[in-house]
Formats: sequence, C-alpha cells, structure tokens
Amino acid sequence: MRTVLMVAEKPSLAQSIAKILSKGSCSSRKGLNGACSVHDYTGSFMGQNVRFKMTSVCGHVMSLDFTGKYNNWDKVDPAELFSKAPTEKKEANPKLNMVKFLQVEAKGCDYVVLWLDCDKEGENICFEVLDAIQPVMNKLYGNERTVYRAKFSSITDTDIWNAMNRLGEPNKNEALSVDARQELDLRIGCAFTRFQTKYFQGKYGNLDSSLISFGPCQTPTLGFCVERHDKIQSFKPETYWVIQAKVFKGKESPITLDWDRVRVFDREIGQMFVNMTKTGREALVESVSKKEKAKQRPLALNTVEMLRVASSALGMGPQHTMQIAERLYTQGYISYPRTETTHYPENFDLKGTLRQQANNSNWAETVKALLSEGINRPRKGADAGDHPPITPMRSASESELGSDGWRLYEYITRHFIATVSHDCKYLQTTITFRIGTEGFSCTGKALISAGFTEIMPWQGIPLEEALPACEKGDAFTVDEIKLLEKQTSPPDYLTEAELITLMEKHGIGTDASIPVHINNICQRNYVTVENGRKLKPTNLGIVLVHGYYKIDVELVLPTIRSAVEKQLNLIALGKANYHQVLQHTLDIFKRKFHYFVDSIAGNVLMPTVLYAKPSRLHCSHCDETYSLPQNGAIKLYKELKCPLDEFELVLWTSGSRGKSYPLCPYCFSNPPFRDMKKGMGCNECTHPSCPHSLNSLGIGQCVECETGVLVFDPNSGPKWRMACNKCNVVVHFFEQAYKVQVSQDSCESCEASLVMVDFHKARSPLAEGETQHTGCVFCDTVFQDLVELKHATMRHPMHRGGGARRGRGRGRGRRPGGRGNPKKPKDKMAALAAYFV
DNA sequence: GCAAGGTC
Repeated sequence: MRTVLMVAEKPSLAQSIAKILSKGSCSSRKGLNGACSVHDYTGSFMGQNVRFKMTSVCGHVMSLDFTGKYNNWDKVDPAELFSKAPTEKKEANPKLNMVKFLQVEAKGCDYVVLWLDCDKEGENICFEVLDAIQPVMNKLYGNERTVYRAKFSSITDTDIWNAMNRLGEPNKNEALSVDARQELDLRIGCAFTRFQTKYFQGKYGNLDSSLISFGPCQTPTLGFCVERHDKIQSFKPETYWVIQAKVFKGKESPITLDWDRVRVFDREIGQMFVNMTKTGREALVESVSKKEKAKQRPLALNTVEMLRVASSALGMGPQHTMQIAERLYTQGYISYPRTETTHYPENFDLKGTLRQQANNSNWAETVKALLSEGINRPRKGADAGDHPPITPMRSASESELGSDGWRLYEYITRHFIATVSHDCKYLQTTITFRIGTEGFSCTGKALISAGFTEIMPWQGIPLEEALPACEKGDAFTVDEIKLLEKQTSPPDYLTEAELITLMEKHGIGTDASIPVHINNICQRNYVTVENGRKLKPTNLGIVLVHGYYKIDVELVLPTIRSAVEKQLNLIALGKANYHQVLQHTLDIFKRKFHYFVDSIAGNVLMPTVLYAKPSRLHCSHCDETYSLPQNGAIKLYKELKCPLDEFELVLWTSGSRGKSYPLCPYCFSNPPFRDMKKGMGCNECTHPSCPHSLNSLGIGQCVECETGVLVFDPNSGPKWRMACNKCNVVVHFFEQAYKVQVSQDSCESCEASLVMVDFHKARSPLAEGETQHTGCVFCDTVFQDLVELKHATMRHPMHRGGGARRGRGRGRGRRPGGRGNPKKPKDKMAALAAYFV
C-alpha cells in the first residue's frame, strides 16, 4: 500500500484536517520533536487505497541569515551586507529539529499533499518542506506526479473535502516573492541597524539603548508615534467663538441648543450673530423630526480588533494579550487566536457555542433569552480564508483563568454573544429652532431596545435628558444667549489602539507581527507607554525620526513597505523576474544607505542627543562636548538655530513658573562677542538683529541688581514676564494679554525699550475698550497697574527715591556707559563691528 | 547583538 504524507502549517490544523478527512477515525501519536503530532488513517487517493500520514510543521522551517563571518560586526563593513555578503538558510528553530522530523516521517512515502496556509508565506513553506523531504521520499517510476497542493479557504468539512478533491500544485512564484522579501528585509535591516548602532555607540557613552535598530516595519511604526508628537509640539491653539443658547418651555428646565454655524473664528463676527439672534424674543420651533436609528452589532472578532479592545478597554498591551490568548487557546477555552477573518463559516455551530454559556452566571440571562427567542444572524464579515473568528470554546469561571485570562475571555465571550444579538435601536429626535435670524437645534436619543448593548454595556447609548414634547410653530422662552470663547486643543499622544489601526491601514506588519513591532519600539526605548496606553516617543525616538526626516524621509514613511511589496507582488504574479526585482530594490537601498552614512556626520541631529546629568551636549561632528546651564531642564527650542553658527538652540527652564531663556550650545562655551563671557545665553547676547538676543528682547535695567537687564520672555504667556539676565528678579506683567512684543523704539525718559501689548477685547483692562497699547513699562501711566514692580526694590532710575516718577515727570535716564553691561547698544554700527570681530 | 515572517 502506498503512503501519502500530508503537511499542515501548525499542529492544531493538522489535527482538525485529519479529523475531517478520516471522518474521526485517525490514530494519533507524537512526533520525535514533541511539538508535532502525526495522524494516521487509511483512505482512497487517486483511485487507490492508501495510508495517510497527516502532520505539520510549526510555521517556517528555515530562516535566512548571513554566513558565518558576516555576522561579525567588527570585521564586516555594513555596506557589504547589500551584495557581497552571502546568505544561507538555517533551521528556523533548531530545538524543534524540524528537518529531521519531516525526513523521518517522509521516508518511504510515495506522495505528499501540502496543506500549508493559503497565503504567500504558506506557499514558501511548501518549498521548505519539499526541500527537506524530497531526498528521502520514494521515487516513483515514470512521470507520475508526487507533489500536490491543497487550496482551502476555511477549516470546514466542505471546504477541506473540496480542496482534497481538487488538488493543485505549489506556486513557485509566490514562494519566490517571499524569498525576495526575506533577503531584502535581512540585508537592509541589518545594514542600517549595524551602522546606526556602531555610529551612536562610538559617539555617546550612555544612550538609552545599546541597539539602535532599523526595519521596514518597526521604523514606520515609530514614525507614527513621532509624527503625533510633532503635531502636539507645533500645535497653535486657535480661539473661536460659539453661541450658547438656552431655551425653555413653560415650567420645564432649560435645554441647551447647538448653533447651526457651529463656531466662528472672529469675535466681532460672533458678536454680530449674537446681536442678530437677540433680535428674536422667542425661540420658534421650525421642525420636529423623529427617526428610528440602529447601532449595529459587532462583526465577528478577529485578532487585530481583539488587540485594539484589549489595549483601549482592558489596558493590556498586544504582546501580553497574545500570550494570554495563546494560553486560553491551548487550554481549550477559546478558538485559534490568530485570524484576520470576521465572518463565521456557514456551518459554524452558533447555537452550540452559545448554549455552552447558558449556565455562566455572568451572562446566563441574556444567553437564555437569546436561545429561547432565537438568535440573530451574524453580520456578513470578511473571510480571509485563514481561521474562523475568535470565539469561546467552553464555559469558564474567573477563578480558573486568573485575572487577565478571565478579563480577555470575558471580552471574547461577550463579543461573541453580541454578534448573534440584535442591533441596538433608539429613537432620535431633532428639534430645529430659529431665534432671530439664526438657526439652532437640539438632539435627543431614547432607547427602544438595547439589543447587543445589553451584553456590551460600554457600547450603550448614553442616557440623556428627554427633550420636551413640542411641535412646529411652538415658541420657547429664551433663557440665555451668550457668546462663549473657546480654544482649539492639541491632539493627545497616539494610543496603542490608534497605532494598531494605522499599521493595519498601511499594511505595516501582520496580525501576528503587529504586537512584535510595537513591543520592539518599546524595548528599544524609542517610546514609553504612558497612562491610558498612550505611546510617547522618547528623546532617542524623536531624534532618530527627525534624523530620517532630514536625511531621507522615505526611510521612515509607511509607504516604504508597500512600495517594496508592490514589486514583490509582481514576482508572485509571474510578471517580474525574481533576481531582477531583488537586484533593483537592493541597489536603491544601497544608494540610500551610502547617502545616509555620508549625511549623518554633518547632520545637526547629533548635538541634540543629551547626556544624563550633568547636562551637557556632545557633538559627533567635531567630537566636542558642550556644557549647559545646570539646575534646570533643557529641551530643544522649536528647532530654531543660532544665526552665528547654525547650532540648534535649546531652551533652559528653571521650573514651571520660573525663568526660561534660549541659548546656543556653541556660544555658551565660546562667547561670540567681545563683551560676552562664557556661560551666557541668548538673553545676554549682543547680536544686533537675532530675534532671541538681548538686543531684541531686552527691556530695561534690572530693578534690583547693578548690572542686569530685564529681558522679555516670549514663551511666558499668558502669564507674561521679563526676567533679569544676571540676578533672580522676575517681573510679571500684562497677565492674560494676547500678544506682547518688544518694540524697536525706546522711552524718551528712561531709554527702556517700549513694549507693545494686545489684549482680547473682552478682557482688555485698557480704557474705552482699547485693545492695544505701546509704552514704557516703567514710565507709562497706562501700564502703571499692569506691571508688578511693587515687590522688587526699585533700582530703576525712574523708581529710585520713590517719588522720582511723579516728581519730575521725565526721568534722569541711564548714565551712558555707566553700568557694566549696558542694555541695547544704541550704536548699531558698533554692534555690527562686534559681530565681525 | 541586527529584519520580518511563520509558529510553540
């Protein structure tokens, strides 16, 4: 009797398929590696009676790596990894002894049927299996075919039998496209990773990570997190105005209406609409509409959706979730947890699965009601042809599963029950009003039937106060019309759930590898997981991505993967040659690599990597260390640069309410002008035109110390202040002002720079509704009450001796050149001369 | 020590 070897991708599938094909009559034994089983039975194959041996591998048999010496980081230039370095296939998991196991089982077999997953990876594993077993299989005489491929789209009796009756052959082109993907990922990933790691290690002592990895999936994953960080950093809040209208009828309590125009970005326009609204004495009901609406029951659960909910609702990370799911699966509580499918197979036993939960006290009532009243047909989802959706396989209790195990099981079960429940139905009532010339509306929702939200209460329609009964033409009393000032707010850091959605959308990773990539960027210290599982990039992560932005943005864009996959698909379809595509893509990345290497040395990204304490910077370009002011926080200053040396400015801050000033790390150690000393920031810099310099932001002599100048802090709003650049004096002024600027002009009395202030119209403390004023913070009577000079000892010439200001009207002014470091040098030519020294 | 993809 001839023997047919059959191989599936994983042990669980070998068992399911053997059970179907043997009609439950197979005998099973463990293989020599302990992980795989072999299921034996007899049956008919190509018209003959044969012995079947159904077994499996565990994913890929082989994995690609460089040959021996090319794994030595110290002896190989990473550039060689693009072409020169040879690769070889090694056993993916030596412990499993997969090749040996397959050969033992294949010895003496006449035919092989490949039951690997029906995707490109599965096609590739087909050839890995064939490479292992063909040398030991029986050789048949003549041209009889010995290799067959089963193509199935779900693990159901019909589908498996159909596949068995229509055997095809493995697709070499699809397998080759995976070979190409493996080689590209290996060569590109390792070359960049080795180069980056060695480069940073050589320049920095204590980086947060000893491995600075790069990969076509992990790097765009990090890119998403940094992109959001940049959006938050560059966000400028915008003020807008909305009309808040409250109306009531009879003795009922007032309801708040939504304005049809939603919001406007100009206060005057807003006020105009308020006035137009106020021309109406009453709110007239223009229409009342009632609509029955439904919130759809969920689709059957797949892996990515499970990971999203586990992260956002259960606070469990994807890696952890998959470990728990794996355990629940091997213990028989849930079905196979890695699937893209959201559609139940036609013969799926929905009722049987539901019945198992009928005595579970957590949801017994809902389940019993569904069983007696009849379940609802699940929504039509997508069948990816891999595994059925994730469902519970038997009832369980919290005590047997452990905390996280139970929480995940509970969610999976509730989700399953929800998919066979009815939609949630509610009545939506919308009333539209007209007050004066403006339109308003309000909407209320009333529950008709909870449907699936009974078992998923967190999805329920929020309870709202019922709207008053009314009809077209009714008049409501206007309780209040108000113009509210609001501000647009910045987005928050990316949540893990949002990141998963982005990765899925851009095809970064697969259901099985998404958790790995997210875990990678955490473990490499590129991001940290904050409260609410939000991903906040670290300084290292930000610097890396900004570096890619500056050198070659394609290295971090999500399109880097899809562009390559487009090429690979051509191989799979037989439209492009494997070697040509591989060579072409490697050439492109080799060029990118050399450009990256050439650019990185001169790139400003380097001096922004900070050492831990004591704070200092290290520049890789000139291999120099730069000191920084201590006892405060240092961060990048909006990526602004010093006009003298192109160094990126950093901002020193002493605390949340304290002093802050920008500084150039180079000038701090190498004073640019004769009248400057080491250790000075931009607030002491005499550059004639730089917008951050003492010249541009200095206002007047310090009110306490002899030599200091009060310098405006443009980052201090809305609690605006100026701080002395020598001593600790901080002067608060113009609180809540919208804009404060230092003018080019000086006070005629004291020579202090004039200050221009803009207030919001609603908040302006100026007389007669004025919103703008320019004047001297020391002498101007309009500003008198808006500047908190009172706590400081009055050393300013205008204040010395108390009555000076009121006594003489015009001050004595500053003694020319009298006090150490003068404020703004009057003679711009002198300043320019200093610039060129 | 490196990638991404399978799976245990």
